Amino acid sequence: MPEDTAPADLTTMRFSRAREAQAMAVLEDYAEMIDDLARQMGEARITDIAARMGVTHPTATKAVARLKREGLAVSRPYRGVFLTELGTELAARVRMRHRVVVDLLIAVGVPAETAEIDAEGLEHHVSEATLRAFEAYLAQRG
Amino acid sequence: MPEDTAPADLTTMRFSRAREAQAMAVLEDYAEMIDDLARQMGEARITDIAARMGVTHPTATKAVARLKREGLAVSRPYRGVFLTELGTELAARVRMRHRVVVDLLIAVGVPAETAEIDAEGLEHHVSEATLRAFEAYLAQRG
DNA sequence: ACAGAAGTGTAGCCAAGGCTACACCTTGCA
DNA sequence: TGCAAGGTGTAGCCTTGGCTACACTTCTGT
Repeated sequence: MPEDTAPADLTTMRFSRAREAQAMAVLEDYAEMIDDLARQMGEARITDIAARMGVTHPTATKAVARLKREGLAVSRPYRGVFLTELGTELAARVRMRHRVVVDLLIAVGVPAETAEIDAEGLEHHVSEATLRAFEAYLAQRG
Repeated sequence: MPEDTAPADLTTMRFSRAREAQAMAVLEDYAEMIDDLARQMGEARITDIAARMGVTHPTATKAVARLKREGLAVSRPYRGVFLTELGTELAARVRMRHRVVVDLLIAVGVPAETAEIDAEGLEHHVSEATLRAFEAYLAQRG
């Protein structure tokens, strides 16, 4: 067995982490989207969420069901979706992280439009430690 | 309807892109892993692939089946898995991109270990344009 | 006020990527 | 050499996140 190159356990852990991050990604995206819609329109409607996410409304309904299950949102039939305090906090963290990631990409020379697009996928895999490093870099470069 | 903030179509496109990238991620990870194992041990065995990826062997078998379906790998029952030319090219691109992403993270101040962990998830969402920007940044920075 | 339009819920399908359990093939060693 | 151990295949289950089709509710405008 080749324990020669690099501890297989560490490699394994990296992949596990990436899979966990992916599981959170949908929750994060929806929470942020609902928060956006609430700010812009007073409430988040299923149809609007679906349209913005680029999915059909049953898909959005399922995602919202999961948010509710996780205690991040509440809703009543045929009424809008609202974030709980927990959900609002998550949305705030996600929004902040998104901005930092976009800013960092731009700072190292990525075109603004590309930065926005790539950040959407990237951000979910940026750990706290990396986020702090990004902030420090941006501050110092200022 | 609030078409006021930002074209909803662009937002939608960002999420679609992120979902597409995610669909490729597993293929990319397995291709690179198989390539690694082939270099280190001469061939990639299902059990070794599974162990490195941190999954059970049936999960690895399914992933390999998908690689074969996509023309990226070949295998015969009870024998190792081998990448096709296409698969090898993919693995090379993935490896190169991984290295660039890790280097960039380190360059902006992310601790090396953290950079390795985060890169595993991040890399799949780094577009060609962003990758070129990263390379340019690293080259210029020396 | 009520009918049609628009929005929402729900059922049921699919593929992917996890898992466990179990069957089968290969290999190595006593 | 033959059998136990270990590697591999396969069946079947779960969840997630897509979808379409269809039923039902709400809203709107004449």
